[in-house]
Amino acid sequence: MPAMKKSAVRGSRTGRPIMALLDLLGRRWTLRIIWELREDHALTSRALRTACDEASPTIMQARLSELREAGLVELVAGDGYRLTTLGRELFETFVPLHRFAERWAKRG
Amino acid sequence: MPAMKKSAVRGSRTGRPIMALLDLLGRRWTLRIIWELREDHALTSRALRTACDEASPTIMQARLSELREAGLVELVAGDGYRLTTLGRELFETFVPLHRFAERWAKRG
DNA sequence: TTCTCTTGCTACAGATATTGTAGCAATACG
DNA sequence: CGTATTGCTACAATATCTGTAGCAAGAGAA
Repeated sequence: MPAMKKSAVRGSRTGRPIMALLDLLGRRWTLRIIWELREDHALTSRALRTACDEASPTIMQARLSELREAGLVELVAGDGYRLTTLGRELFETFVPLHRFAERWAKRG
Repeated sequence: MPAMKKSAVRGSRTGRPIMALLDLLGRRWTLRIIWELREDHALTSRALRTACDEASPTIMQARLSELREAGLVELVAGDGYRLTTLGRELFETFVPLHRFAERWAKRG
């Protein structure tokens, strides 16, 4: 079953970019992949799988394809996957998230 | 002791809060729910479903339970669901995301 | 009371998405 | 030739999500 792929980003029909982005990021491993690529060096697909708790290659490839199509990740031949400039901008918005996570963990 | 329910937040075994948080947020509708609750007034479960493209009540309740357990959302009797103080702090980290989404939509 | 309306929430079956294992072709070394 | 690696895929078993239907409890109104 070839080519007819369903819309790469659900929710885009509303035409509101934030919805499309929230939908893209709200898929398993997507946020994690971006997080693991935060360092400036590229990671091979297998190194990335290892970093992501040995996520299955099937879904890993699916997420990587979506992220590449979204222009957030790129595959550099002979090097591996890395964030694009746009992807790095997105990651920057996660930095406060890290600090929040620490506070959140101490809740209760 | 109700028997061991499966961990409310996957990935928490690593002990790294950011992983647990990324896992929690990386579930369908979770990011969207937080986004829709951004206004200061509470939303009933049905208003929330409507806002979230008529998401099914099953998964909506599941996500709301997780978010309540995580201390990010609360149910105010006779009023509806709303972000907790902690949840609102989390939302604050999303604001740059909105601006990013606009730039991202113009990619290519 | 009973009749409505709403609330939060759940059951259930069919449809999707994800996992885990295995393996492919291409490339690069020896 | 072998033996590695790379990115990537097939396939079946699971887990998760969807859509429809409906529950019990509470608030008014009659």
